[in-house]
Amino acid sequence: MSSNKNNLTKILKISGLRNTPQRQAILDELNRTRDHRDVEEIYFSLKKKGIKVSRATVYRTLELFVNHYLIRRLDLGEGKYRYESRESDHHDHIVCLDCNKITEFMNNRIEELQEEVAQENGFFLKRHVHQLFGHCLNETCPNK
Amino acid sequence: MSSNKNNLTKILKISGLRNTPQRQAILDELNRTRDHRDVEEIYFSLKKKGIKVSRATVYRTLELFVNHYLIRRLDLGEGKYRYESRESDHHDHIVCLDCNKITEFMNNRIEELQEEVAQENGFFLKRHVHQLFGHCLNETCPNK
DNA sequence: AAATTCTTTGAGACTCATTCTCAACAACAT
DNA sequence: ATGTTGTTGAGAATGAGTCTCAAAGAATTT
Repeated sequence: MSSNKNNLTKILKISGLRNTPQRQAILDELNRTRDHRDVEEIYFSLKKKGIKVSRATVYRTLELFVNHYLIRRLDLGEGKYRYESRESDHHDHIVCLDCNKITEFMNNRIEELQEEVAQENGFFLKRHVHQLFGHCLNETCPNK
Repeated sequence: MSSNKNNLTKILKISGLRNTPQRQAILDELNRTRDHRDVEEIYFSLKKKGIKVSRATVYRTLELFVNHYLIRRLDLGEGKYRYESRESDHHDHIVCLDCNKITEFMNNRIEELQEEVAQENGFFLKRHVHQLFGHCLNETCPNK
């Protein structure tokens, strides 16, 4: 935590930026879990903890962190973004159409094929968006 | 054209819906090209052709057609949807980060692996979103 | 520790895509 | 042709995200 704080302060300083309680709290909040959170969830989590922060700051800070590769931004086709910690490795997502459960997956062969496809089409691949949507077989899922 | 009109009329009738000049025009407009168009583009194309239509109708009709598998809806991460004809086969997209050129691709092995991944994770796969983003090697692209 | 500098924040206005409301309109069956 | 009922248009409403600007507060300097 305290080493984390120093970390963030250092990273920001390189770009002439300052660390603040709000920035630290937002990063800690995302790193605390592997969840995929949207802005409202993050905003209210911080509020509940008594941290003084505005929505504008949450939006600005998340964008800042995405640009500095401190967190990842997800677009799961909901009309809004979700954010996740970068403490886990790269992965893509399967989403249940019934209960919205988000499961992470990683397939090396698919990753390789994406590179091949990009090359074949004359592209230098920078990133990808890959989501599977389906029905999960969970007992607790409303479709069962 | 006229067989097309009869077609759409029949399809809609099955669900107790009616064909209208607006609906026919929107479907024709999308089927006319392989392009990936957003609502404003479609709306203004129709306006330019002198077709009386409102944005609300364009939105409603596109959703109706997506639900009836007459067209496909694309989310290329732009904060708005694009729509394309279903006269082409299934494919995914590579988007150039510099010139926004959209290239279609289709890789059978990736499609198979998506099925495997879904199965491994206890999902019955319904659909997927798969986009690659990179830099294209086009002469006309602003990054060259 | 105080002064200085310059970044950051909060509140609310604003934008943009999309959805909703409802009265007027118009397909289609009979 | 007429009636029933689905459809449209105009604009209000919504929701996510961005912008503005004065006040607040990091970090540096004295």
